[in-house]
Amino acid sequence: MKRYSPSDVEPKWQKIWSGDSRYRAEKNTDKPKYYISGMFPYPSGAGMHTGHFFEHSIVDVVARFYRSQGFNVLYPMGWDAFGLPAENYAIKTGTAPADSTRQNIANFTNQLQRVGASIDWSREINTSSPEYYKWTQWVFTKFFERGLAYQKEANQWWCPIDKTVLANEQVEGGKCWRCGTEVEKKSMKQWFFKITDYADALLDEIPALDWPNKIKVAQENWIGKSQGAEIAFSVDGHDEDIKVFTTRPDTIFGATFMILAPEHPLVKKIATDETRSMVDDYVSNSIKKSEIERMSESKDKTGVFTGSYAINPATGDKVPVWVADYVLWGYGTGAIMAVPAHDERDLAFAEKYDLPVVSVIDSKKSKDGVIVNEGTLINSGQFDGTETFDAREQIVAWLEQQKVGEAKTTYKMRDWLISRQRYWGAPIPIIHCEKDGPVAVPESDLPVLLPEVEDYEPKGQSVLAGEKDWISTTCPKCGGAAERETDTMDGYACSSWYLLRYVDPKNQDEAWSSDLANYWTPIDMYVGGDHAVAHLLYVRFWSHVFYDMGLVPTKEPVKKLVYHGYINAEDGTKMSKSKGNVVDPIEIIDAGYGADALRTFELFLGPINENSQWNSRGIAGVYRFLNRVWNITQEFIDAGVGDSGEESVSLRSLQHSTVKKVTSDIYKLNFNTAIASLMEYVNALYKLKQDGFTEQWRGVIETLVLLVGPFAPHMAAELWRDLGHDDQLDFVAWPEWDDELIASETVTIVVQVNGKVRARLEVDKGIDENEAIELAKNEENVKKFLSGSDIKKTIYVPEKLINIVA
RNA sequence: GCGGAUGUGGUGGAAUUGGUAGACACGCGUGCCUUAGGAGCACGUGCCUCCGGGCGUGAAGGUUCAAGUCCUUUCAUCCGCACCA
Repeated sequence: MKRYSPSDVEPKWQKIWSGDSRYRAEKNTDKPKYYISGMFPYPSGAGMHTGHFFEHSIVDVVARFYRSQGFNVLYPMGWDAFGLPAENYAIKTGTAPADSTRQNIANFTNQLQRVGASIDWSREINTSSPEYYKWTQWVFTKFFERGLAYQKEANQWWCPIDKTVLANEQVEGGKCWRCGTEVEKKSMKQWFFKITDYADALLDEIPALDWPNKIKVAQENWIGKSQGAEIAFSVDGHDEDIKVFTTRPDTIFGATFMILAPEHPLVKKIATDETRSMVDDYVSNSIKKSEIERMSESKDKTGVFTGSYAINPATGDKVPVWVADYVLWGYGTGAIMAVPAHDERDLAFAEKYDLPVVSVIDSKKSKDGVIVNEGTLINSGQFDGTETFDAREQIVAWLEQQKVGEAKTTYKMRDWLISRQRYWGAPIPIIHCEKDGPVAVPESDLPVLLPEVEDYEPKGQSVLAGEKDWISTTCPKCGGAAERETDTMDGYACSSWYLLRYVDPKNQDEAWSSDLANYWTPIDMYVGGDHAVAHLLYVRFWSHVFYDMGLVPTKEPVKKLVYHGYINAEDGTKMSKSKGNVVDPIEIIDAGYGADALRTFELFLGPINENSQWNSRGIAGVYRFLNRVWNITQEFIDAGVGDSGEESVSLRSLQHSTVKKVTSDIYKLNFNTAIASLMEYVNALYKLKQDGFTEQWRGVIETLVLLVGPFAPHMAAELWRDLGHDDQLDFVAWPEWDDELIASETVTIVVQVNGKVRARLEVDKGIDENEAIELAKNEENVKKFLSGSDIKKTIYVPEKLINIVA
């Protein structure tokens, strides 16, 4: 009998698959389309890790499944090659980024082929190639034309190690997302994308997305919309007003002091001679303090009195103005009206500095004594007795009348800072002209090629600033001497539209044709395990803009998002090189298990959306299972069945119920249980084959091979051919099931006495209730437990359960 | 602090959504076969037990004929966000 040898079978089929065009997706109007992709990787020097393999196992199973379901499947692949990760790797190894990227891509490509991924390689893209970044730059110029790309001087996050500014989304807990260094603030003139223009649009679409809840919530929180009012407090003895933002204008009568953020420009103006030195000290201290320090001291509030007073427009009272760093300059107006009676933080501050507290809500305390800040207003002049909820509107209207306030909505989300002082990125396609200011490079002059440089180490200003020949150019508008922008774009810009480039990757004239975008988008399934906010928010933002430009058919680019967990090391901790607990998937394949076993095992470990734990023994179990599939198929082939034999009803029912279970499990992405039911199927077949093979077994075995196909495609392809088929497995329709054939003639009814199982009845289907209950009562064990007591009640669930209550 | 999730055998995990808890696999045990192997095959394996049965899904209550599943309270762990006025 032919033995199972993955090291022979797998390379053989991989060669066949890469040698023809079977996985190429063409626009084919006969079949419904299915567009699926993983998040494209940045080609690191370490090669693919278990996470990449896991992701592609998921994507490939789904791709193969939908392909055999009759869908026109697009499963593309590309490289997130521009950006910090790739550049840092190049610097570390002393290789030019272009060279290291090329090598790493070759390595990744080879490794992906070894998983057996059914990728359409004809659509391969690389964000660092001029053919690609030409269009990234084109998008930039379109954003610029629409006023969505602009420059401003501002205090920005700065990573002192990577020597570049970072977007808010790239600062994680006060540290650089790449190197973990504490970030600083630095004032620079930078380019931004105006994502805040789309805050509401992005927010509004979230509920309808078929995305994991936690990511939807994370995005909502990130956008952070809050509605309230902006109110002006005049400063006693000064011309200027302090504008505050509050979500609780109804509490304005309780505003007993005010606080300015240290960065607030009014601080210096309103400090009095007596307080000036203290205020200056405080301000310079807190600005110097790193964000980390400010965060870690979060509970201990500090501040100083400015010496000036503001007038509460509601009460007319003079209230002291303080400066304190618990008020953030970056949110709202950088100033607040403090209502200590109804805000925990303000209360803490008031208690510390002995400031007045005036309660303005007669709140009903909840049962555990916690004050609920809703109720009826008190101490609020003409608004006394109004419910807080209604008072919000009424007070804002009243303030509007007096022209001291208005309804206002704010967002936590800031504009997306996209310029980087780094080499390895798409040059920002802008020309600075003394006469015309910043001018977009015309489409006909794109791409603005990234020049080759000798020294690409970050220097604290743009690396390209040293390329004098490259910089000097002429203004596209006036033709006069002008200079190129020297910053490059954030790598996230490149990855914000790559899913669209896949639909038309070779197009020289456009970023993509609308025709193809209309056909393929939105993406049906996007699979990843990283980027809860940044990438997934940017992709949505760009897509919304493209929609407004009439370039894509839907606002939302990703219909269904699948978020997988990590595969942790055997000890339950994260795999990491430093701990030396990394499992190299290629080593597992080479150890003799093969890619089929690896894929199947990773999916069998548990639900894909949860973290799971590698188990070196577990893969042997899956390998054993694949061997059993192989062996029973070969045994069947060797047996050379001739006579028809008798049709076995139970075998037929087993076959159909397995098809049903596996099919619905794959649709639900419950791969672990799909594989478990395939194992059950095989286990049952091993028992049944002891009666000998019949002609009926052909369908039984072929079904097995087809169902195993998405998980173990190499083995399935080999077995399918061994079974005597000329056609390739990839084009064979997925097996179907018939519910009628699943149903057996008998059912098992569980008999309970007082809710405890006491007997099981094997009865004919469609048995009538009274008959079933009679049978149940006559069971020895049931009689025993009833032992003469009166039957109070009998519950009957047809063909399932009887519960006798005594 | 706020938000999201998760707690089931020695282990990873099932359970058709209120109806046989522990599928499937790992591990372990017994036997067969092979003089080899991290091989194969078969059977067993939640806990306790006086072998009648009893107890069991983080803990404690509740609803129900019936609860892993629903309600209330509570504990633990993991992951986001974090002074957002």
